[in-house]
Amino acid sequence: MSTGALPGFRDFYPEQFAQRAWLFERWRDVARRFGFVEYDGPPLEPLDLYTKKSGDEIVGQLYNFEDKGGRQVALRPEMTPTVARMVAARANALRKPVRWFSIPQLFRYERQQKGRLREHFQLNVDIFGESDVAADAELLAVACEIMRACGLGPDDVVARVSDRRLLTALVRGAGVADEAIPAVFAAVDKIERESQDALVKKMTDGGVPASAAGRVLELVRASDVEQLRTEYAGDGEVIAALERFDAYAELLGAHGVRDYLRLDLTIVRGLAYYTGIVFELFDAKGEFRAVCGGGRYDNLLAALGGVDMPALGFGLGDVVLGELLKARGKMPSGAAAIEFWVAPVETTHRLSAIEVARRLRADGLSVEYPLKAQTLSKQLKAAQAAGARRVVFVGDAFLERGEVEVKDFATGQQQASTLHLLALRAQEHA
RNA sequence: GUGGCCGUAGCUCAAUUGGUUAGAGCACCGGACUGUGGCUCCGGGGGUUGGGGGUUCAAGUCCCCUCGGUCACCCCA
Repeated sequence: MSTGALPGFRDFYPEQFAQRAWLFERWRDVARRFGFVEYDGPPLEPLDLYTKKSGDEIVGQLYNFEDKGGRQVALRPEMTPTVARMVAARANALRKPVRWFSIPQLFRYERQQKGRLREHFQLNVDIFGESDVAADAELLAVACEIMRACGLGPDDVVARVSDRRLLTALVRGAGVADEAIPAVFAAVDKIERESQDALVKKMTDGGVPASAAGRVLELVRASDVEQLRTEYAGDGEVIAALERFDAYAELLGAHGVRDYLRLDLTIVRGLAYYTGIVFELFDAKGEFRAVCGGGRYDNLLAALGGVDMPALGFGLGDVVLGELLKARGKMPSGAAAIEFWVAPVETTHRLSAIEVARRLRADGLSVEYPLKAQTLSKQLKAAQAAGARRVVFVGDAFLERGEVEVKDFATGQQQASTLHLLALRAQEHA
């Protein structure tokens, strides 16, 4: 075997590149319709940008090295520290709320597995400077509309949503001390991967009373709004959190994406910095990893940049979404397609054919013609292979009257036309 | 970083279980069907059987190492 790309990295041949471009177009289109503007930052950052936030242990997951100037650097594994720095640097000058998005290529040094490579593209959508729950709803609406733009409806994708404040209130209400709450979060985060006994032990080791541990797991698994409302009727903190979720759901109804929504208190998100509503999008059949994840992290900018500003955002990678779309038959083939193949009828018409191609190209149409002398039979085959919709025959009629014959592959019909009419018709169909 | 499974042409797979020069379909290139595609037919290029070492008269096949793929664990931007 010849040496291919590095492990976990991808070559994008035109077919794959077309699919990637198709995805990016949908991401950008939806983000712009929601008023978000695009930014970017450096793909290479100082290593301590990540160790300050996540600790030294993440270095093992990073593509890091020492550059020729002796600096410790890393290929960016996530966009959040970069965007936090950028926003913090101009915190006072930026119009609030800040609505930004980016499509960075991110890197991690890990063994690859299904849905996780060492490199991927991730749409990042963030809102800074707004603490109202309407911002949370706006954010999830963007994610859901992107699913819809890719052909994935509420039957294909579910948005599992939780609120760390609600979970915290429930846990307190069950009699757990504040110091033990992180242990509860850690256990709930693993609820699908570990046994009941292991989860309970994890919590009791963290100072959670055994009775409360079992109760919390029950409540989280049920994730039933009405049950919580009746059982915690006297608990103001829980009721307030439930009311916030009601408002959130109502807003999503107005956004037209409520059918995607499902309260699911097992969603915690691994990162410690989330402070409010958190969510993950999954395929409805549960075959794949999370397609998208995010939430509110109101304290992060203060921690990273010293600027106190509420913030929320999500990341949506190209790998899992691409796998899901392919599995559901929603991903276009990526096959090349052009508008016209210009065919010189005889070799004496080659210069005329190039002139015809030039004029169609000037009208913005995609045009190919044979770069060597070929019989018409060959040209028609080549035209099909190139994905041409129509063939323009350039012969004596062009020299005499400026006319060409146009054959439409879809209908098989052929008729005489002038170049002007040809360009007009093609643009109408485009 | 740890473990399971798997590496034969660009792709999907054969090779009588250790036995001549590793084959086929698809794809690609060329040709025939003699001014109009899809079909059909003919031909061609393309492999250090991932790489290295070992056992053997003989290795794609058995053994070891290594690299890569894949799935899971760890972790989760």
